[in-house]
Amino acid sequence: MGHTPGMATVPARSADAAAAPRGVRGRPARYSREELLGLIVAVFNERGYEAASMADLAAATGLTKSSFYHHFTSKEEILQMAVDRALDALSAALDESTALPGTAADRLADAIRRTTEILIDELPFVTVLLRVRGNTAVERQTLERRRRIDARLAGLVEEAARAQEIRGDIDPRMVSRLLFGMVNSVHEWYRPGNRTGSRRAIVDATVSIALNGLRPR
Amino acid sequence: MGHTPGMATVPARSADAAAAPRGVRGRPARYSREELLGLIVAVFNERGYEAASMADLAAATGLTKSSFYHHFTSKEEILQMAVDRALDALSAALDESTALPGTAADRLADAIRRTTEILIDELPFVTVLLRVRGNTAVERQTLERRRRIDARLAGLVEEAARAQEIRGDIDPRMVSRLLFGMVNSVHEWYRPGNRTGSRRAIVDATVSIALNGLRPR
DNA sequence: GTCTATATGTTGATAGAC
DNA sequence: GTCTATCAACATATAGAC
Repeated sequence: MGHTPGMATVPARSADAAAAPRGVRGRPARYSREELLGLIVAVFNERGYEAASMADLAAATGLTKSSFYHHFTSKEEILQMAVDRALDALSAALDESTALPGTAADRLADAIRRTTEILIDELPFVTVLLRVRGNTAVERQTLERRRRIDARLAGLVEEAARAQEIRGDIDPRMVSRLLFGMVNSVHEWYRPGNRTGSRRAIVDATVSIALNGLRPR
Repeated sequence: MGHTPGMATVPARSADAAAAPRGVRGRPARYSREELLGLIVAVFNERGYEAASMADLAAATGLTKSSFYHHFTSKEEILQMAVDRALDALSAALDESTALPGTAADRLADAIRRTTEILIDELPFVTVLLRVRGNTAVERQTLERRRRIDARLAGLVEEAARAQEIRGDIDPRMVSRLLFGMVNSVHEWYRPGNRTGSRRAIVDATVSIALNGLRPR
């Protein structure tokens, strides 16, 4: 066991969505898809993607269901936007780690660090990503993109093991799974406002525990 | 990122449920709730609890929806049975670790070992447990039981830190979350028949990486 | 761009015959 | 203990007025 996931709190706007800023002629103000997406993703993470109805999502934005459909054509399209944002960020971070000079172990440590940072900075979107199962076409395509990232991470581990910069007694793929399983688990308990540890403390902790384990300093 | 979850394969019986062993007078054979539960939980894990309809569950057992309702009164009752099985196993394992003589670090290592073993041995049930969100009363009660277990595990870490048997430079609660986040992540990729590593290899790996990290031996 | 109203299907759960 | 038939509630999505 680890930390028990609590329920994320939906941002303030949804509670008083009816009191949202209004444009001319009493009409609700217009929002970009990006702005709406943030409100929607909060509902996904609170209720679960499957359990969140389009009515729930519309209510969170302060729109009626129909107006909501004017901005998004389907629930799956919204999922696509959310996971793409997370996947793009993770891919970009991995690109940077891979391009780093120095030892293979340095690149691996950097990947652990950057991945943890993305997890924290893009928490709601990464959370949606990590919960995708594979029931629909969009979900399966999402899993495929994730697998490619996982394979690249496993490659970094293997490279470091081959250079004997890290231990070589455990299958690199298993090492990679366990390490990034630890990193990903941060999404289950990290909440921005909390005193569960600052961003800096969490990032340092994942890197240091990955490298040194529980050994006394 | 870590390992991308694949879709669990529903056991053979569900595919040819119509060809299941039959009792007298052409009627399907009777199954105990325990037997049925195994078939059901496989569907929960493939489709997700929310997405799995009672029709899906009934089909997996080879029963009609109505006959199915003769065995289980509601979907939530089934969830309760599944998570209880996982929680009971985890609690019992933790009891044993806590009762162990020796150092606090020994007890912690034992808890990591035993928790990993339960994860593997009770994989389908633990998987259901780890995905519970908190939308209904049963789910919230489940999260509460999980929290109690998490708190006990964090207690083991703190005890070892206070005895200076493990590093003391990171908040024990964060250490506990990361460690058991790593352990729990096994459920995302371990599949019984696979060559992703034997039970023994996985258990040794979680314990050893927790204790030593990536350091070369 | 928003709204009310509604089409169309699926959901969890039940009634009652055999 | 199984079945067929059915329910009310709710799902995603659309039509058309303003």
